[in-house]
Formats: sequence, C-alpha cells, structure tokens
Amino acid sequence: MPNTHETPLPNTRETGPELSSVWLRVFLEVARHGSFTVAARTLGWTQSAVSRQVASLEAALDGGPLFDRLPRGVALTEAGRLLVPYAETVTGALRDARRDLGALREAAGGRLRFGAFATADAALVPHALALFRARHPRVRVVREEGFTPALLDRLTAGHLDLAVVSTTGRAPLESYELHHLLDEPLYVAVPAGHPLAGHEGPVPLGRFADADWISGSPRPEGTLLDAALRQGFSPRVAHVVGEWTAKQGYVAAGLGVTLVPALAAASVRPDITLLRVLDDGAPARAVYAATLRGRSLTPAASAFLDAVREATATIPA
Amino acid sequence: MPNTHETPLPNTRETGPELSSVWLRVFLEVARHGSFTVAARTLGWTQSAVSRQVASLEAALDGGPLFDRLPRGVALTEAGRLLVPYAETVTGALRDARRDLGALREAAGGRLRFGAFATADAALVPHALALFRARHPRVRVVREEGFTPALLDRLTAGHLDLAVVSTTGRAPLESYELHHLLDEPLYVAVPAGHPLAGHEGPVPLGRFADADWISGSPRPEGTLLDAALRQGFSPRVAHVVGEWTAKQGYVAAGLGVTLVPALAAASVRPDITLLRVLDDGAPARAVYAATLRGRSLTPAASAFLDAVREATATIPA
DNA sequence: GAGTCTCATGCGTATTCGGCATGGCAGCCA
DNA sequence: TGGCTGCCATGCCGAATACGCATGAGACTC
Repeated sequence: MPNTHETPLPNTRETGPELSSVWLRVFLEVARHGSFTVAARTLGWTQSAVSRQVASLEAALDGGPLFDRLPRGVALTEAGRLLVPYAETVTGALRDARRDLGALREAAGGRLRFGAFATADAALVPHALALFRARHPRVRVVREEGFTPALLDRLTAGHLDLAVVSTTGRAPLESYELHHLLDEPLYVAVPAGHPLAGHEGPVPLGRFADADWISGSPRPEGTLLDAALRQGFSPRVAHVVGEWTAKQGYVAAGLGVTLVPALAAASVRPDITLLRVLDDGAPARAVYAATLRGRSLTPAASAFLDAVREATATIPA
Repeated sequence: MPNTHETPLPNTRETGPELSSVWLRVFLEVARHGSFTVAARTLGWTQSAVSRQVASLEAALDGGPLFDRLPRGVALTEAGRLLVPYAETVTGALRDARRDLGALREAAGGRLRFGAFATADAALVPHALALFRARHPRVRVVREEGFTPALLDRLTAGHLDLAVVSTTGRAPLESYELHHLLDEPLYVAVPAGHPLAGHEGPVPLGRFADADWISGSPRPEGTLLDAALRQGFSPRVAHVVGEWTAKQGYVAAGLGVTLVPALAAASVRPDITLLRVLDDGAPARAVYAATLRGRSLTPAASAFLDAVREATATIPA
C-alpha cells in the first residue's frame, strides 16, 4: 500500500491493482479445462481457492466476469477470450526468463567477455580457455588482447567481464577487484654464447648493469626494467623493440639482453638462453585476474576465473 | 499452498515460485533509476519496501542477485540485464490487456455479431444499428440475415452474440435468453379493390376463412397462418410464394390475400390495402432478441440490445 | 573523523490467501 | 415430480505475506 507522505510523480500513471502471476496461470488452466474443479485438481489446489483466484483476477482487471458460470463448468466470456493471449504471453515470458536465468546460473548459457595481455595468451589463457570450453560449451566467449591499461579501461566501460592483467611496477589498479594468479619470476635472455649462459642458479640483476638492453620502451619506468631501478642501476637501453619475436632476434644477434617474464619463458628460440633472476625482495611482476570492484561476477566469469587458477598451477613457477 | 491430498498430474511441470507483477514493475523502476531509494519515491513506497520487493524477486527467480549493491545506488548484474526485456514483456502485456479490456467494457472496441430475420431488417434493425454505430463507432459489427431457426443455430454455435428472432407459433426457443421486443399485430393484405378494403377497424380473421391465401408454405403450421388455425378454420393456400415482393404481386393481382406482420407494414406497395387483424387472444407473433442462456452479454451486445429496444419504440405498434 | 547517503533488517500491524465446511443453484434420473 | 449429484460461491479461521517505521551497517566525502 503506497504511503501518503510522498506525492506521486506525474509519471506514476495509474495501472490499476497489481496482478499475481498465479492468477493468470490459474486463469489459463481454468480456461483450458472449462472447470474450476478440474483446474483445481490439476493445480493441486482446492476448488474454493481457484474460485477466489478467478474472482480476484476479475476484480483486479475490472473488466467484468472472465467466465460465465454454467451449470456444468464455466465458459470464457468475451473478456476472458481477450485475456487468454495476454495471459499466455505473460506466463510464457516468465517461463523463458526462468529458463535463461537457470542457464546463466549453471553457466550453460550467456556470454563471457575477457581480455588478456600478450604473454598471458602464450600459455596461461589458452590452457584456461580449453578447460572452460570443455566445461561450459554453451557459453559464448568473446576474447580481447591488449595491454593492461587498455584492458582495465575496457573493464570499466563494461565491455569486459574479466581481464588478465599484470602489475609492471606501480599501476593504477585501484577500484578493481584483483584476484592474484601468480608472481612471475624474471629471466634475462642472453644469446647462447654469452659468458653467463652456462651459469647455474639465479643471477643477481646487477651483473647486467653494464649490458646493452633491449626493451619495448626507452625509459625503464613502468616496464619490467623497473626491477633494474630497484637494484640500483639505470639500464642502458640500446634498442627499443616492441614485438617479442623481434626482441628475440636482437638478443640472438648479440645486440643486447632483455628481461623475459616467466609466462613467455616457454616460447623462446633455442639460440637464446634464459637466466633466472635472483628474486631478492618483492616479486618483479604479479599477474591478476581483474574484475570491477563491487560487481558480482557472472557464473561464467567465475568459472573462467577458476579455470585460470587451475591453469596457473600448470605454469612452472 | 498446494494441498497434499491430490496427486499433481504429470503436466504440472515445475515452474518455481510464483512471481508478483509488482515485483517486476519495481524491478524495472529500480533498473531505470539505478537506485532503490529513487525508485521507491517514484512508486510512492518506502525504500525498505522496494528493498524487500527486489529481495523477494531475487529469491523467487533463484538466479542470484539482480543488482550489485554499490555505495551509491545499485547496478544491474548480468542476470538483471537478462531479466529486463522479459519484465518489460510482462508489464507491457498486462498494460495492453488492461487497455483492451477497458475498451471492451466501454464498448469502445471489440466486435458485435448479430443476426436478424428479414422483416426485422426492414426498419427495426437499421434504426437500432444507426443508434448503435453513432454511440459505439469503434465496435466492429458483423451482421447476418436468416430465418429464426438458422439464426438460433448460429447463436448456439457461438458465431453470433445476439439474434433478432420471432416466434411463429411454437418455436424451439428454450435454452435461449429471450429479451422481448414487441408483439407484432398482424395485417391481412388485400388488393386495393377488395370488398373489405375500406373497412374501418380490426377485422376478425374468420372473415377470410373462404379466401384464397398466399403463403410461404403449403401448410399453415409454424407460419403466420397459425393464427387461422387458432381461429378455427383451415386456410386454403392457393399459391406458395416465398419472396415478400413476389407475394405482394400475387395479392395485387387479386390471386389471394396474405398475412403481413407489422414490421413489414411500412413496405407494402400502394395498390395493396392492409387490414388490421382483430387481436383476440395471444399476440400473433412476438419478436425477441435472443442470446445464449447463462452467457453474459458483451458490453457491445448489451448496448445493441438497448438500441434495438429504443428503435422498437419508433415502430408503430 | 564526523556527516551523509546508500541499502538491509528487526518489529509490529494489517491484509491476503490458503483449506475446510457449507450453501445455493441447476440438471439428471428414477 | 422429487431426490441426487455436480458445480461454483462464501463465511470462517489460521498462517503467511507485505507494508511502514525505526534502526543498523558500510562506504564515500569534506
């Protein structure tokens, strides 16, 4: 019952008393059988209940009787005949809504939109996606590639449900829900003939303070080379190369060394040697599955997150 | 709550808890405004009521939360987004049903299907129809012509809402609701030169016991000539003529006389004289608007019945 | 850190909604 | 023709529901 303290706004158009979907289902059942008693039996109720349901519906619609009460059962009036298709529309829509929501809940429908940065796509994401598709084949999957900032923007704009991102030093990762996946050890990629190529065990990054570096950016800040800054030296970037494949070519040619995150370790060419960087302190790079803070995950996104976590276990730490 | 005495039939498929249309309207309002509080104000309720409505809907649908509760308002979840079009379908169907029922109730829509026998179509029905169309221009009218028995069959079969019929003596008018319209006096049609043509006042039917009769049927039973039987003589049917216009030709030619019901009195040719039959006893012929017994009239049919009654008043008794 | 804005929830009351039992009406059959 | 039967309507009562009110909890803002 509306309170009387608030003045209804003009757009509160009068729509009459509210209806219950029960009434309409009962109405259709009565219309189908032409009898309150039979409809009651079918619905598992008593005749009196059905009688009241119909009476309530008739009163709520205020369109006169929906049935003529005959000595043997009832028959639809013109008003009743008019109502039938609408009632079917309503009950049908409710049934379909339930069906779709059920599919969504079981991740047997709906969609999953996620993005990932490039090296995550090398092994982590494919593994996770394979797991997910096997478990939830009915979910439509939309995948995007991009760098962490762009992916987060897509997330904020509501175009993604989940993004696999990495922290490269300081990152504006506030207002996101971060599901930690793994901390990537760093490797230094050196040509096969490099003096340290045969070195056993982790190598302190300081050993490369004087090396020529291949990097995707002329400045180390915000990239993997942040780690060098934390080690107290400013790396000399000899060549700015963006593409991972191209970078490998530069390294193999002896033009410099570069940092490789663990996720990309499995995809280096054979004439390059990876040296594990000694991890003394905060991990160089953390990988997260990011979602919007405060927003609930779709069942599909939740299942994909599980799959990513499982896939993480298969990645060598 | 279903009782436990009756075993649900197999076709009682599980559809989950029932929904209230209120919940869906509230849901849409909340979705539109992104806020329980604002939606509550719009709907003229309190915030707590809206909160409960949404909670009830979420529980009934069992598809997880429909909204993410944010520090400032709420936002649809995927499940909520999925529900929106269905909720709009439901509320739209209910709104349309109300609109159509309202139009039906006001006889501002819907249809009227009626039939009438031929002489009623001479003046009574056209007058009534003119009145009705002026008052209810939006009602689609379907008209039929036919003899009383055929019209009643059409009524029984559900093809007509109302039939203007006449009793010609004994008629199988049971199981119909008869709305008496008028009792037609009878006239005897004689050629202008007939000895009684100048007679003043009603004439006893017995005066025509020896006359040649023009009738639509060789036997008087069940026709207007029933009246002759009631007067104690068996009329000699000299010519069997069905069409009213043709009948007039036979009478004008002096081949016989015929009975004319009052409704046709206005449409006789000028070289025929009508003599009022002395009405001593039961009226010769009653005209009714018949509807199905026990069935409620549509508002349009009811309005048409009123119009016929009014039109009746304009017919000379 | 106080203030503010949001939604959630405990409580009390009024309404609604079942089932049950009964009544009324009309057709059927002996 | 009168009892019987089948069907819908309704008074009654207990239980569930739904509202408003008041208050609590959480998070952002200044």
